[in-house]
Amino acid sequence: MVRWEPDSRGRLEEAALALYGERGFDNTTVAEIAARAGLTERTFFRHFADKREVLFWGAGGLEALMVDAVTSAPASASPLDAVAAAIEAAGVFLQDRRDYSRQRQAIITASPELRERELIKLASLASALADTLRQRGVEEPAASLTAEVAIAVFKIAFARWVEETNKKDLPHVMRDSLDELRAVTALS
Amino acid sequence: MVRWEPDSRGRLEEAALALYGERGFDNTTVAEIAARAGLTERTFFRHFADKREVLFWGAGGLEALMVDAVTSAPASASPLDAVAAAIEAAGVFLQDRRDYSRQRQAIITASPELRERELIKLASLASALADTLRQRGVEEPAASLTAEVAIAVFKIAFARWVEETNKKDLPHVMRDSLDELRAVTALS
DNA sequence: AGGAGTGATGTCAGTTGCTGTCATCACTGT
DNA sequence: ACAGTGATGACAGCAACTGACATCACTCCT
Repeated sequence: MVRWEPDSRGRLEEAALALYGERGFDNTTVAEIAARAGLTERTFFRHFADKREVLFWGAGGLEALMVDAVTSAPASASPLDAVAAAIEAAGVFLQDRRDYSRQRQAIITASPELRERELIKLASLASALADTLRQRGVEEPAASLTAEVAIAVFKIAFARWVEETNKKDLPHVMRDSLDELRAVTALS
Repeated sequence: MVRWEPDSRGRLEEAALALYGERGFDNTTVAEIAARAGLTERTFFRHFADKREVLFWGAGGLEALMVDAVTSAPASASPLDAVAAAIEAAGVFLQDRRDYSRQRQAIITASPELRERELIKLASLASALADTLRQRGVEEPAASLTAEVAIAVFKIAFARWVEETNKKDLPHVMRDSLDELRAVTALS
């Protein structure tokens, strides 16, 4: 007889996503999430640092993907081209998880606390991209600026893709947004 | 005999800044802040929505300043020029409050929770700037992109100014960062 | 085979952020 | 004088989060 069902972390993630979606983040207690996953509140906090983190645990994969894209961009590519590759890769990744991404984003958008957490995750992503650019020999402040700009394009393209159902696919929106950025910042 | 000392909100702000600086955000309780201000915990939460907000209450002034700068930019100015004026105005404003800005920033940087709050304030600022640009006739997504880019420049310039004591003044760093941004995003 | 860990979980008590509700009472206007 | 009014206090309570200790299927070593 097995002592515990496997994958308690995954069960907690599922339970949290369902409950946050049904009743909202504020109206869901950690005890309820744990009960739905067949666990206790204390165990929830062993897997996730806090009530919000359960929604962001998978974000590490996206960060790795984008960092890899920058690392493997050709040496001849400009910093902006390198992060463009990262944005493109993220677009493909999220397009493949369209329904999940939209469901999760609806939950986050509905809660200021979750939006805060999302923003700090994006800031950490920007920081990782800046580090990677620096390893490619990009100096400061160009590295940080390029990384922040990449995140800005990512954010705006993602927001547009989420709100407009069934139009262009995400990589396409990402490219359009990047072009728009170049136009907006062009020397006048 | 007056029933209460005046300016309880200001006293709470002062007490919080001092205690967060001395013992750190995490090691300070709201009850301690209130006691130092000669008030009760309950009164603290009547003035500030939560324990973090006490550090950000003054931020509305900066937002108004920057929005005004965009509004009053000449009609002929490009979107990027308009937000450049906003950044410049913010630089002057913060340069005048150098010591306070640095003390406050040290506290924020030391606490992930406070960094989250700072990021959502900056996001709200970006949103306000985007609205203002739209009122000038700038279309989406150019308005949002320009606003986000402005915040990116602001963040990076401010960070550099805070960490390097006694070098260039903030408006100068702001201008340099904006120039660097233009270089980085220039069509290749 | 058996005994000593090991690690994921449960239990429980405690702190703290935050909220709702009602009482207090100097001040204000009539 | 007298009825508000508004900022504050007092108090009870919920929920997020933490530390300490117990449990016990599983694993590894001899």
